[in-house]
Amino acid sequence: MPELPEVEVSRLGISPHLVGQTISSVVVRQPKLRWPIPDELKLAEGYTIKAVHRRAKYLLIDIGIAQIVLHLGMSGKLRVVPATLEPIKHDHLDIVLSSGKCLRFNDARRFGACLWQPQGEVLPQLQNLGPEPLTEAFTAQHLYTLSRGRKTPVKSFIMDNDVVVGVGNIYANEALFMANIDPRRAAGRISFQRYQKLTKEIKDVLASAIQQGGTTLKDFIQSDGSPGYFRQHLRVYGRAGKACEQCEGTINSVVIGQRNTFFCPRCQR
DNA sequence: ACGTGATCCTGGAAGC
DNA sequence: TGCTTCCAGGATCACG
Repeated sequence: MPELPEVEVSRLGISPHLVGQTISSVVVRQPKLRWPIPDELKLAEGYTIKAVHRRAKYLLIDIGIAQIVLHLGMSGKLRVVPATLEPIKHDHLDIVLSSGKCLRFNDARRFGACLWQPQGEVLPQLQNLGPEPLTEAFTAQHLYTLSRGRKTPVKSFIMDNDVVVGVGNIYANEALFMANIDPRRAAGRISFQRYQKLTKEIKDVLASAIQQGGTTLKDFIQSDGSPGYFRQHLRVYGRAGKACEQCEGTINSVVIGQRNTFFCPRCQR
């Protein structure tokens, strides 16, 4: 699924079409997503969209009385299309706007979600989230302190949303390569200095991926339908057996926490 | 508190 | 060509 950069690219793409628009109707074709789409979503009709925010990989459409919370799961896509456009397979939800367009949510695997967060409430999914990686709240000190005593592999550690949000499999691999850290290394046995490097690389890789419109591996699209262009910048992800770009070595792959993991055993220790 | 593994669902690719 | 198996960018839950 989209990781933080892809969600942010989606937000930037849809936001200009949404903000200031009134929601004329909500069309649910398939309520069975990761969680059922709540009936309260209908209450959105008649309200005006104030802003579109992002927290972790969740998009928050603020309509004053509540926020419509969207998660793209692994295969979710958002497009802004004419409301009259014939829906295709897996077009589960439309938020129809006064402009005559609609925000259309398509999600083949249905790991995505649409939730309703009333003003002043915080959904369980949005509680206990770690800091945003692209803010000053995300520091080496944070990673260092939280990791003391932890035996979990550093890759699993930085993919844990309680630690820091938005770092998924692709960018975890890439950031660890850039920081020269072996993804299998116990999180609690990494020095403060190395966490400084890792923190910087996480920020850099995420910011750079956003600039490139995200990473399209198979099917991620920006809200205008174009792919992301970060794929060509991937140094290790998906490159098992290929030459490392930094040394004479070969990229290896192992499974960590049930996720495919790529690294250069010579560059990463 | 921590670490591991199963699980939700579909489609595309790879293997036979 | 057609059938089967495997794999995928996420996140929660149950269990030891």
